[in-house]
Amino acid sequence: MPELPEVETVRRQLEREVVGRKIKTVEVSGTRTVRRQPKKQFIARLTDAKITGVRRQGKYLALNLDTGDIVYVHLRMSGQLRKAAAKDEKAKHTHVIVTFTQGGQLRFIDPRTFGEWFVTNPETIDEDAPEIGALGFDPLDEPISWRAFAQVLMARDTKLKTFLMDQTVMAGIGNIYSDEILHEAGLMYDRSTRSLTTMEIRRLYRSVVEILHDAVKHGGSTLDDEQFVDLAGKTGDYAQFHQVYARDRQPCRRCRGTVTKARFSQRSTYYCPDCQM
DNA sequence: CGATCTACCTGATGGC
DNA sequence: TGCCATCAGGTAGATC
Repeated sequence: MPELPEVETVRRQLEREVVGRKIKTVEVSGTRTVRRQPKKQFIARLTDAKITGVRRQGKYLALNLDTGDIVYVHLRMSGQLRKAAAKDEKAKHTHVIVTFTQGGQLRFIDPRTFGEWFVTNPETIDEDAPEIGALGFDPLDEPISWRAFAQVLMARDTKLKTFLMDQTVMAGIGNIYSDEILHEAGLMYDRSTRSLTTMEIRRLYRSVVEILHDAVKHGGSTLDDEQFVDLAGKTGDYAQFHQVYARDRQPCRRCRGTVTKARFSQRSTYYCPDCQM
C-alpha cells in the first residue's frame, strides 16, 4: 500500500509517539511477519530496549534501539501501524503488538501478510538484509542536483516508469506516485530513459521532488478502500489531488484529454495521452 | 545489464 | 444469494 509519503507520514508520528519509550513486551503472531529470523530471537532483542530514534529509508522504517540494534518495518501492500491502548480490542490480522513500560502499545495489522519486521544491527545488516544497502538515494531526505540525477538516469537504459520505481536508483516511489510524477512532468511512462532531452530530465526530477513533497504535506494518499491510515487511524488527504491515478475515463485536469488506464509490467498505469509525450 | 513472469496473501468488487 | 475471476499501494527470485 504505502509509498514514501505514507511511510514518512507514519515516521513523523512515530517520532513523537515512541521515541524515548522502553519496550516491555512484544507479541508476534503467525509465521509470516517475522520471517527472516527466529521469532524468539526477535522478541528477545526488542524486549527491555529503549527506542532512541525513527528513520525512514525509502519505504522502510527503522527504529533505532539503545542496544545498538535496529528494527526494520516494511508495510508492503497492506500493513498498518497503529497506536493503541492495552485494553483496545485486537483488530483482525494484528500480527505484532509492542507494549511499552509507560503503557500504550504499537500494533501492526496486515491482512495480506506481505509486510515484514526484523531486527539487525550495523555490523550484520549487509548479511541480514542486503536490500537495505542496495537502496538508492532518498529523494525527500537527500535530494541531489538535477545534474547528478541526469547522470543516474542516463546510466540506465529502461522505461521511465520502471526507472522511477526501481528502489536501487531512488528509494520510495511506487505505482501511485510514479504515475503522478510522470503526469506532472508531461512524460509517457514507456519513454526510454535514453530518449530524454536535458529539459525533460530537469522537469522529471523537479516533478519527483514536488509531488513527493506535496503528498507528504497532505499526509499521503488514502484510496477508496481506505487501506492507508496513520498511527491514529486517520486517512491521508492527497488522493483528492491525484491528477491521474485511479481517474481513468475522467477529464485530465490540465488539458482537454481523458485519463486512460493501461497495463504496464502487470501493474495498472494511468496517464493522459494528450499531455504526456 | 534489462525485461518478464511467478509467488507470497486476504479481501473487495463485479459479472453471471 | 452464491460462485468465480480479477484486482489491489510491493518486492524477491527465477529465467531468458
